[in-house]
Amino acid sequence: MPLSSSLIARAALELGDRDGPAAMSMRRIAADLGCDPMAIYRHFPNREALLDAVADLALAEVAAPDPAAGWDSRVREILTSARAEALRHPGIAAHIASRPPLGANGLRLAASLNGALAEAGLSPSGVVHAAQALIAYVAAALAMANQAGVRDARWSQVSSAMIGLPGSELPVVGSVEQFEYGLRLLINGIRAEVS
Amino acid sequence: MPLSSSLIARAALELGDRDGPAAMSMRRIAADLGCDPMAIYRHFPNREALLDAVADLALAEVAAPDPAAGWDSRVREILTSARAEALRHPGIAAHIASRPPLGANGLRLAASLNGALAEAGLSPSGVVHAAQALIAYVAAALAMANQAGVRDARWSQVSSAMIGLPGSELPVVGSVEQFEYGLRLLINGIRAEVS
DNA sequence: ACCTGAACACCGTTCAAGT
DNA sequence: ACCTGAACACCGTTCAAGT
Repeated sequence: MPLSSSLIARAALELGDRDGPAAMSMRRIAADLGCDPMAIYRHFPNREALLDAVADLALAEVAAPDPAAGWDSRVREILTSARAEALRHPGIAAHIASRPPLGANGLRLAASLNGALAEAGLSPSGVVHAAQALIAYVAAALAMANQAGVRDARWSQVSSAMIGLPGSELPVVGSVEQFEYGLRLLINGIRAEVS
Repeated sequence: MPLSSSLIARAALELGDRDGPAAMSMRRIAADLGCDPMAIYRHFPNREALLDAVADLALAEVAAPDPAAGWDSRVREILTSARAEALRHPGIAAHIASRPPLGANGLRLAASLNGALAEAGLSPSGVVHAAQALIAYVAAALAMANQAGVRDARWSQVSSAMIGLPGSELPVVGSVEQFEYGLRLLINGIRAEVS
């Protein structure tokens, strides 16, 4: 079986799913494939390019939103699904967060998002601005969910000290609830923008 | 001059300002200080703890917002200033984005932000949710601004292809304008939440 | 007891040597 | 011409040896 870029990316994605982000090194991916590390460089110019491909692959199963739904629930669907898919792939989630992929799947999502925002009544440049704000927010929520184990402790301590809420009632940083709250704020904000 | 944790953090911040994030390794920081790399471990348990300290230091000069201003412009002031201060320190900006610091300065900012949000009329748990959404957004905007050189090309290509706008009129990813647009959406969203 | 630096177990990538 | 793997220039951190 000859190496190909999609075969490498696919193997790397699965390796990351199993062993986490620490496994996503050129050397370990090569070992997993049973090839020389340098063989990968025949298909990708460098590690970042490989990770970009893996990241885009991880978004392959993001569902297309119901076209009959309103623009706001379509936006919510796309972004919620993208977040969930990214979190299903722990090896590459951090990379998606730091560099939203613009491969075939990323482009499909961006087009879908732009369509919904245009339908909301935003101007063309408003669509671009709003899409970037939404993508930035999803990326950040992803980064937080990704290291939630570490951050929860820090943040609930801070929040409970400052707000006086019992820790158990605090939202988990990076939780779905927190994510959806911020998404609602942004969608409310877009609605205010066009009304 | 004996080593101390604040002396180390201060030197690391300046080194990063000069030589960028690649210079923020234990070995290079130690070389800059003229000490053994292991000497740093007598003051910080590991590299992440050192970077957390440096990150908090970078936020030292974020201005306290005018207390007479409305909650919305206070929120805007705090976050705009935090973003600007972080970007003034290229060595640590990416770390701030991935792990909003909770040292003395981070706590001061968080308290300030929470105060403004409480005044907006949010419930205690709404304050926590909204603060986290805002911090996540700033972190993401920071991450994008930080690698803007690379991303601009990717995104303007995509956006102009999909929206049909000339590339020159597109917002630069990670620009102040883009940042402020998203911030306005979130603040609009908060206003909608409490009305 | 304290401190140092050699050593360990890794990296991404270059490049010369082999086929 | 193609491919391999040794080598380069790094990492963060451990730990044994020195003072």
